[in-house]
Amino acid sequence: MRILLAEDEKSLSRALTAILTKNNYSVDAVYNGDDALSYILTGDYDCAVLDVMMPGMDGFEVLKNVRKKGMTLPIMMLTAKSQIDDKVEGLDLGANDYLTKPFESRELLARLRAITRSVTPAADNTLKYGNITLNRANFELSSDKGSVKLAAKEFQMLEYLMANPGVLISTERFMDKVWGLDSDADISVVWTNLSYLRRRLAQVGANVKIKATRNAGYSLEIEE
Amino acid sequence: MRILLAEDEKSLSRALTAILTKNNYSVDAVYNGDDALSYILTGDYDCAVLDVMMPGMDGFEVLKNVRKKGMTLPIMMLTAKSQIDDKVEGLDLGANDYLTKPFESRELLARLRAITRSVTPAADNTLKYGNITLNRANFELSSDKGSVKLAAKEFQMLEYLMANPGVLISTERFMDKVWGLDSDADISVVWTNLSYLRRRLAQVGANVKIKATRNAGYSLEIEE
DNA sequence: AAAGCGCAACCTTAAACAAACCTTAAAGTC
DNA sequence: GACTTTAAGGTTTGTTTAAGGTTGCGCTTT
Repeated sequence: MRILLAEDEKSLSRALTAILTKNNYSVDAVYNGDDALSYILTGDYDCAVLDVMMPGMDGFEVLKNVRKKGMTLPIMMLTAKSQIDDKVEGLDLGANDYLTKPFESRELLARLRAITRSVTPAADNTLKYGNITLNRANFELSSDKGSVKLAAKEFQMLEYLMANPGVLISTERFMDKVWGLDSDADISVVWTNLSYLRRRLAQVGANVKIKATRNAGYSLEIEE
Repeated sequence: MRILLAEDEKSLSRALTAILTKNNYSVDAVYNGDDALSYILTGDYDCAVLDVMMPGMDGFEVLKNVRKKGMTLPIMMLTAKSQIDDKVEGLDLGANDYLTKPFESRELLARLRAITRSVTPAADNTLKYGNITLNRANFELSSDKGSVKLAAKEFQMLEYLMANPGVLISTERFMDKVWGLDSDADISVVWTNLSYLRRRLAQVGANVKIKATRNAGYSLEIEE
């Protein structure tokens, strides 16, 4: 699950990033409203957490602009003030939830799960393609012949491939979706992890292949 | 909602077509597996209903081939036999639902609503012209006679041609659109890749031609 | 105005190249 | 100790270059 965090208070941002990352969110952090807006508009995120008070464009402005573009991703607002007026304004503008600082990380996580439930339908938490099943709850890849636990990067790559079966995904897109827009890792990490992922697929006797199309990308295909 | 119905028993086919049409589906009916497959592969349908027992390719074969292409449209299987084995096979191959003849039309309609609930009458990701279809998701060029994967440059050239059918595209325009304004490749790359593209078109038995008009450009045209 | 000529535009194939991709190992990180 | 990234070497293949052929337009000549 990809999440954008916009919080200008650096120490809080760092703490939240750590908590969210530990809970299997893939986090990109920005520190002002203008960056928040342009990041969200890339369409790469499943949800966003916006501080209300930020330099430049404030959280409400960002929210308003995102909704104006017709984007429906769930958005949670954070504020230091507990004033009712703010809540009303935020929710009217299309925020999905509202949290008042200070808050417990447990509560943040619970509320995030709630508003993102419709993004990842909790009912069916698995992806299937060919003879393989990917369990989103425990990163387990299984088939009729066996199963293995995937590493985080392997999981995210396969999850994206299985969510778009047969569709070409470019190396750059993998970088954006799995590593994040601001990652400065070398592009070869994609190739390395794809290699590991292919080994995992072979381990469970999968009948699906990750096929490369030069200068275009990768796609999941069922073998012969 | 566009639906493809493949049922070789003519009287049943007519009855189902009438029922579905009355319920606001736009129905195309075919009477054998081979036609079913090539119709579905055009990407024009939001869902499909396949009889299992058909002349030529049976329903399972069609299903298997459709999923192999990575298409995810919901598919309902129909069978005269009520055997468990068939159901298991069908569902393993990627069928979304299964209905045993005889059945009530009310039940068919209810199940269709269920499996198509998540379908957003999808933005069509294909381009069509003459008897060929270009799938933007996986760079596949197909016709009723076969299909091939295109290389990146071939794909981009054909995509541009098909997006502007019958319109003259100059060599320079191809350079700009496909290779980019700052490319320093020789202009003959366009000719070379056009040549390759023509070969691909011949491979799939296309009835469209890339016609050259001297000192003007190229255009897609349907043969005679 | 028909025939002949030359040249530039276009076509095709083959071969060379370099970027894209794959894999493994080792180093770094948590 | 498991995971991720970097590094390095090898392989593949789409793309480009190069080279030779064909076509058709415009010009000259008759």
